[in-house]
Amino acid sequence: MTSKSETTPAQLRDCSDCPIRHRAVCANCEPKELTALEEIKYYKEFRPGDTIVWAGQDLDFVASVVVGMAALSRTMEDGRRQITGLLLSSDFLGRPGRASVRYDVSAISDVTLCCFRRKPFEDLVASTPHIGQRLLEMSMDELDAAREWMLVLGRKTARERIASLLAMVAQRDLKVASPSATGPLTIDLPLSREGIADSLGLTLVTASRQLSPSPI
Amino acid sequence: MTSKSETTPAQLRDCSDCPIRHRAVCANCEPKELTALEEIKYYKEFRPGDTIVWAGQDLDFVASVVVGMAALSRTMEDGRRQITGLLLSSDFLGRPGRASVRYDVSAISDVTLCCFRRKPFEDLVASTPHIGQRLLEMSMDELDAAREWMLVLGRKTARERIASLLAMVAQRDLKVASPSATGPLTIDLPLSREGIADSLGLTLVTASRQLSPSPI
DNA sequence: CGACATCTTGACTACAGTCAATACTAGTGG
DNA sequence: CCACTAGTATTGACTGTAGTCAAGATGTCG
Repeated sequence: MTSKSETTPAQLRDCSDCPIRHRAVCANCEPKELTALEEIKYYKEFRPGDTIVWAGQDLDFVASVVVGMAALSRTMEDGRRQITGLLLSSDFLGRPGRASVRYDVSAISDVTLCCFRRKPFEDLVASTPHIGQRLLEMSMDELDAAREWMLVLGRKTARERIASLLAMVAQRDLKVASPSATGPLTIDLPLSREGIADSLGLTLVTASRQLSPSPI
Repeated sequence: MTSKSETTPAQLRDCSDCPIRHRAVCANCEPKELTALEEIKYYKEFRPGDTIVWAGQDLDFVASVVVGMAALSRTMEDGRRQITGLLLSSDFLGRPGRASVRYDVSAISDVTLCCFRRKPFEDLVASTPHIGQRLLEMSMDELDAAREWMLVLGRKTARERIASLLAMVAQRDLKVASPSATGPLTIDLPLSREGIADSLGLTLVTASRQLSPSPI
């Protein structure tokens, strides 16, 4: 695990200023619950390419992604790799009740995590209602998204896969960013060609071809 | 929605006799919670091929699969279809807090569901701890399984996919059935060739070829 | 500028898809 | 009992999309 720094960015120390306050696992928390969370939280930052945890390792925290993009992935013994989930701003990492993770987690762009120490977080889930409820809601959203993605991986052509990825990222961004913007749509996709390929079950070369300005 | 019958099989009326009592959503319930569940439950049965709900429809209940196998699937406008999940004995169907489902659900074999009326079930989730906690645990298991499956769909060859499906079903069966049995392993897979193909992102023909006793 | 990583493009290959014929099975009715 | 049908499964021949291998282009940074 390679963490760049554990100093808290000044502007993030207070939950009330937090950009993901109303979308993350803490969204429905009452002031009292929020205070409890605030006491067990700390920030971690990662650079693009950093590994946050390796599959099989234990994670001594759970976390919300504050900013940036991270990937969950599995790699087979022979090197074939599949990204099985992208974590974007406000997404949750980790699983209360189980320390070990089943996939590699790595930073795609600069990532800031809002981490909660595992044990006290689990206690909070057990003793207060809103965190557990929000977590259930978020897991089920993730599950719906994962199943949607199975259609992409199982049935769509290379071109359709690229389109699906762009659409997915664009849609998630739109919900957050300026809902104005009538200009040309721009999508911030920090993934490399290899990352795109690994998300879509394609090879780097095929991903590149589909994105290149195909001659005619 | 085609339901064969809503008469309760005699041997199922009492939760204490239930074959999934300790694995389903009710696994951790205390006697009091179990009584509350018992009051809002009823059974439904389906025949192979029956549709339990269509994507987009509302489901006025949530349910545990008591026996049988059901499939969650999505179909594109042009007919391409992907099974995005298999529900086996003790698996949970539905989502508290949202009536509409995002995928078709259909019975593969004879299926018996233990249904809970939606609204009172949601109230129970909110007012008691163990159902919600178990539900969170089960959703996260499903999410892990879904991500595992993405590796199958994105990266494995036709042959490996077949192997993965057999292994997955066998493993789930083993946990339940006799942990003795040193004889030749038999797997009960009620899926048709088309069902296998739709689970694995293959065509019927390819699935059939991989299963046929390939001539050398 | 050179070194290194990433991306693009071309030529060829292979795995799975498509189309189509045939085999098998179960059910129905003469 | 056999003929007929309908649904499902197998097999063959051919095609096409994406994979592989490899060369060259582009970009970044010391």
